[in-house]
Amino acid sequence: MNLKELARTLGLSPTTVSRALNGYPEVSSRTREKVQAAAALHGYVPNHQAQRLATGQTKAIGHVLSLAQNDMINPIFGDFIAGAGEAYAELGYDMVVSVAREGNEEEAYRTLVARNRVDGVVLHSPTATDARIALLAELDIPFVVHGVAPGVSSPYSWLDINNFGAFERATKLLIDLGHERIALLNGPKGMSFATDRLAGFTQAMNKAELPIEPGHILHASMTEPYGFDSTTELMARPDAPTAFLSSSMMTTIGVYRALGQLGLEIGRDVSLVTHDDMLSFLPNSGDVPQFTCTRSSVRRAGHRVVEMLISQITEKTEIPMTELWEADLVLGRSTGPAPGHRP
Amino acid sequence: MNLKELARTLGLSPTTVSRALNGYPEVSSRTREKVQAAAALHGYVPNHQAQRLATGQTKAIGHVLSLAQNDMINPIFGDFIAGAGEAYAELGYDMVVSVAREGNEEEAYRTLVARNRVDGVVLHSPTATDARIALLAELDIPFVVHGVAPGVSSPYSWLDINNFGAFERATKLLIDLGHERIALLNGPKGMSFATDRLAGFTQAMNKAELPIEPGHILHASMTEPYGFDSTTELMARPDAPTAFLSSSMMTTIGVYRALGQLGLEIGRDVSLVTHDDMLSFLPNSGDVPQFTCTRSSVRRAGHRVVEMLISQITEKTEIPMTELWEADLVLGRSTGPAPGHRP
DNA sequence: TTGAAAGCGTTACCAT
DNA sequence: ATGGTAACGCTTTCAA
Repeated sequence: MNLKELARTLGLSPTTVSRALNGYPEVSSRTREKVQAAAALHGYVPNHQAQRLATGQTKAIGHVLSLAQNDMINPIFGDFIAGAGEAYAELGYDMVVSVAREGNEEEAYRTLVARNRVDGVVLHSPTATDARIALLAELDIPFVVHGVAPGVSSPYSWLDINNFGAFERATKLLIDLGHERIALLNGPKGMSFATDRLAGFTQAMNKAELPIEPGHILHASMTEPYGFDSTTELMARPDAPTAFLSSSMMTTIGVYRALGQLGLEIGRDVSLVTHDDMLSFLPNSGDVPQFTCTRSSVRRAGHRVVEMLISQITEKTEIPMTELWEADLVLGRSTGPAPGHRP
Repeated sequence: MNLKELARTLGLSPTTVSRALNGYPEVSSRTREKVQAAAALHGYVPNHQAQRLATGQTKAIGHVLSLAQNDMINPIFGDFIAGAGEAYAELGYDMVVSVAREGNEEEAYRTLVARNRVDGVVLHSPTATDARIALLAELDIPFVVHGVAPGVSSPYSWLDINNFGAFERATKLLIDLGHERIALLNGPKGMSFATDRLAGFTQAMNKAELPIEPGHILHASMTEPYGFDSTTELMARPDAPTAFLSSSMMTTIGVYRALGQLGLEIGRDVSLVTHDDMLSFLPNSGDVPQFTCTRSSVRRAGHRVVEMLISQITEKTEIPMTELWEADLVLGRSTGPAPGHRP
């Protein structure tokens, strides 16, 4: 059943029926009710393609998943998408996900826009000077970045957590506990969140006038073996750290595994603070979570990023919109005074 | 630039230009070349919405992500989507992801189909008698299930790994090593893959005439704490198992963590076989992987499921299409003879 | 081999 | 408050 048929059934014009269904004010309430009843009765649902063509809006948002760095799928992707998907469902938008191979990315965005496939785009995991931001600005399509690109000077919308502040506070917590040799198992070099976290760490160490051992700062994709291997190596050094900062729960579990293997007790022999994205399959919950952490829900971020983007599209909200979320610093059971330290 | 303008530029009709661009045979090769050159020159890209409306095909496939069981996002989702996305990119399809809250799922599918939003659907994580299969059949839309629903008698297309065979073989491996008390940390009850794995385990135990301790069989969402907590509890029992079968790498890491905490050496004191979906952020690779595993790439499965679905749509391939993949059984460093067992 | 014109199912403008 | 009709940008049938 299409609009014309439904209109004929009702003895009305397609125009009126369309207006009644789309909530236009000029239609009489009696007519509107009749139309709505008939639509429900016949199971009429407007054809999506036709609506899109007629209005010029696609009511769809694009997410480009790039398989750049050694084909790593970011484990946070699923939770971010879940949060975004909730917002899309609430706001009546579709989510179009495309996968681009390295180098193919620019083209993925270009065709998405050229074909008028989406009304906006969400940008994931920016680097400091991410070229995609300039590209999307040039293509003149609304977009919101999940994360921030400090090397980009032109204005753009983003939502990020305060990575600098979170890691500065986490580092200070460890310093206050008497730790002086602290290792940072950071995310991949170039990712802006990793840069910010390193800066926060550095600032706290500098303020406390503690030397930073370059070998204690590592960058890599945040896998479990990364945590395991690097911890094993670091603990074998003569200047082994007494505390670890880890950029993700996944890596943290590797750290935990390595320390366990070495017979060390976490929170006593070695302290550990992790960032916790609150991924559903990696819970670190409870009143006193196992791991002391800086915590912020990536799922909630997904939800909010979509709200921001769609409000830009529909309400012509002033851009740029930016939000910097503080991460909670939650004390768990993985931190304690440095060995030999009297408070 | 749209088709009409491009046609005018060329002094041709829109019809001819359309035919030239879409590879219709009746257009002269000279004309075709001219048209293609002009299209490239002016950066003409056909409008997606208009093409969809005119052809009636959407060139899009839907994935409904249900947030049913305690809002768990399946960690394999990202890798599956990555594999699927590669296939979509190759075949020129879009992937539309919608998130449905529990109970809202049927409606999600119904509107997806009623609005003619997608040409087909991929079904994830079926239960034994999954109602969505009947629904999609009733809606008369092509679909392929990732996994199998043994309780559904009507024919449908699916791709699955041989969960029964994989876990039977894994169990037999442990039995051959002398293990008699084997714990199974299975996935959530009702999921068909979990049912199959339990059946494979049971069969191997029965064949060896070994008793199955009901308390050794657990079902839950496959998180890391699930592995940790259940291992800790199981090892405290008087009839503690000497070997573990784990349904996912995530859970396995929890098992590993618990055993490490108990001071037990894996592969000597306790043996462990896991299923490994080859998730990119949870690698278990190397010539001799850390964990002995049944292994099959969920990313490759995503790729193949999409190929199957699209071949059904475009080539009217005979349905049902079914594929049962054998999982590799890969020996790693987590299995060894049962303590006190002389081969 | 090419073109004119009629769809595809809506929305939106202009009348009434 | 309602209706006629022209878009929207393409594909496809029918003619030439």
